Amino acid sequence: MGAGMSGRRAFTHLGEDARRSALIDATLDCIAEGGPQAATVRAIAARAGVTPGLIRHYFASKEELVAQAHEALMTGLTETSASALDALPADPLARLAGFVAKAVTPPVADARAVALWAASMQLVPRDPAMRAVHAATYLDFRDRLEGLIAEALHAAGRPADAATARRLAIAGNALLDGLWIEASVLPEHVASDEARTIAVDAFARLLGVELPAP
Amino acid sequence: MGAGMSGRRAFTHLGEDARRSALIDATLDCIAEGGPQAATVRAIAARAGVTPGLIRHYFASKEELVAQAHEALMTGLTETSASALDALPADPLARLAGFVAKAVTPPVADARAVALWAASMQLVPRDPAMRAVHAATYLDFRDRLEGLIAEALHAAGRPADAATARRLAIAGNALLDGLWIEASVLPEHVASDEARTIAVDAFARLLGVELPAP
DNA sequence: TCCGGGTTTATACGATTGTATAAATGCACA
DNA sequence: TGTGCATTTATACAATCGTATAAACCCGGA
Repeated sequence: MGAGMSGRRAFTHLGEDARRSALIDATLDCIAEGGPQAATVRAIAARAGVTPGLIRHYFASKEELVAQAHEALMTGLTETSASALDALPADPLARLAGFVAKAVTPPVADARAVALWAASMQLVPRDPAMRAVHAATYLDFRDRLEGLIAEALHAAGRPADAATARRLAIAGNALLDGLWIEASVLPEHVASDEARTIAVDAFARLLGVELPAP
Repeated sequence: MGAGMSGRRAFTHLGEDARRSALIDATLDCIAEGGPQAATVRAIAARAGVTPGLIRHYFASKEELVAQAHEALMTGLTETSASALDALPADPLARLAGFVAKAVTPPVADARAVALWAASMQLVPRDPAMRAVHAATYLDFRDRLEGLIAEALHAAGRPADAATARRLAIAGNALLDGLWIEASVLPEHVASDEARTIAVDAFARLLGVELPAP
């Protein structure tokens, strides 16, 4: 592309942190697009706009890069979900409805996120570190949902004991997970607005309360 | 191991169909154990007890072998679920409860199955054939669940219209999927009997009926 | 018993992978 | 404006990947 007759390609220093996260982002992009086997050292470097050798300068091995990429993905997902809480209404019932609706509609529900999640799911049974991250993020989300459920039940005048709230949170979490997956993977069979309606309606039935349409 | 001083290793003819399915089983074992990247031609052949070249005699390429392995996995799962219906009681309420309980407890819920499912999930967005198989099995299971739900509601004296039954089936399917995943991946956080209790209780709340403990 | 044909093994090849090492470069600081 | 040093590139290497091809083998039918 008219890069001149020869010579070494130009480059700019970017700083350790920025370069690290750029490489991590490139790794996630590669995995999302073509699965783990597509995330080769050369493909990652090409997408990050650097040469392959640089990866080994910031990560002891490709395995370490992939592990850190998955950790960044997980923490990013939980942070997104946590910050979404701030934008929700204060009324406990509307709050729960809004939380549930957001969890199964775009941009939370999208094919890339599910592809990455499935990729990490494959590592969880084998890699203890991945397993720990998965358990932590799972329990974090579940606890947050349990809090919303408890407050909603209290506001509706039928508070539940701790054991019931916990069981409802487990069931609700599973419901959101499954709906999130199908709405992302098969959007033509589970449309976006339909997923929202179904999720809110199911939660209303689970808790035995009326939930406002978000 | 005392195989003699040299010579070609002994082997036996197995027949086309048997060898094909043996290679497919070996492929699934490899994927379940170490993910797709562990399912190399040599690893598959070693697990099947043959030499690598034989794979290319039965499959035009490794890609074709993997595709057929995933198809076999999917159809196997649906057949298992379908045949499980025969062993369930005739009473619609007990039948639904039993179906739900079986879906989230071993042997349906196990780490190997989830690992394979996650692996196939990664191919679904990219591979049209995998996408078609996934959609078919998903809709198949969902339709079966919708039938059970409709019959249970009818037996309980509060029949639902078609749209409601469909929405309940989608929600119930998502609930079973999510619980199946977590019970398989994190059995220490969602114990087996707890998953059964939660699932049946959640379905009772969803449908607004009393379900017998299976 | 032997022989034909499909099954299986053995070996090799090019491409791609992760990794290692040295040289060149851009940038902060004097 | 030069200079030190971390950053980045370039190149090379061994291992492993999927694939190709020819030879050896097992087994059923004559």
